[in-house]
Amino acid sequence: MRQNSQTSIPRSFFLRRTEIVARDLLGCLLVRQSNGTRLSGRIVEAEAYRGEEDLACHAKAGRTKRTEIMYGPPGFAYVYFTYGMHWMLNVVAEKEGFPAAVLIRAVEPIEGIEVMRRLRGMNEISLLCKGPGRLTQAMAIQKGENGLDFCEKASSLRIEPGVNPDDREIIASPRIGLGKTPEPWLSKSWRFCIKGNSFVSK
DNA sequence: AGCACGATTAACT
DNA sequence: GTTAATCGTGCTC
Repeated sequence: MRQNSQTSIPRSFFLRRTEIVARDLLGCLLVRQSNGTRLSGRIVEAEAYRGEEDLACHAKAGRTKRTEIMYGPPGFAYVYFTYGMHWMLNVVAEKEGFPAAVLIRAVEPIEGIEVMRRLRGMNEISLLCKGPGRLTQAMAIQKGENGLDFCEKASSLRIEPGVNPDDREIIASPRIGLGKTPEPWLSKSWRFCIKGNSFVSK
């Protein structure tokens, strides 16, 4: 496995149906360059949020200062703050003008584990990046990373090709934490994760 | 200007 | 199983 390929995934990868992008991100490497240290993790869980119609997607509010990035070209980071304390990392998908993004919910830590431990204030590897708020804390991702280009080679936030799991190893299920989002959006199986992987969130 | 709530997490009982 | 933490965003007045 080439886990130091330094090769970012091409923008065309993100220029597809959001659910497909979310599914195909499984197995890819999320890479974060922070203070000279390379932090990385294998993506094991991701969710699709697609269009103004999707009432679970922030774009349901239309174009606003916050959602503007989702209307832009694919391959850019959409990072937002929620619950007064957590940052969520997304990758913008689909063509410019159509708002959509993939929430990266969990990664299996690969490189820079000691730094992640320090950032998270804990040693337990299985909990470092198990959940969207945890992984951004472990990789020092917040407001400043909003709008970064995942496809630019020198970007401090990139996605590199990895070993994609077989279709039989992928589970699709409803998205997490949607609260009172109405049907049919509440039940859409737009969450993808690697079957039996212990780094997937609960 | 004020309000309700959130694509969550850790710490409880 | 329940709940506090904590604040930006979008909506209503």
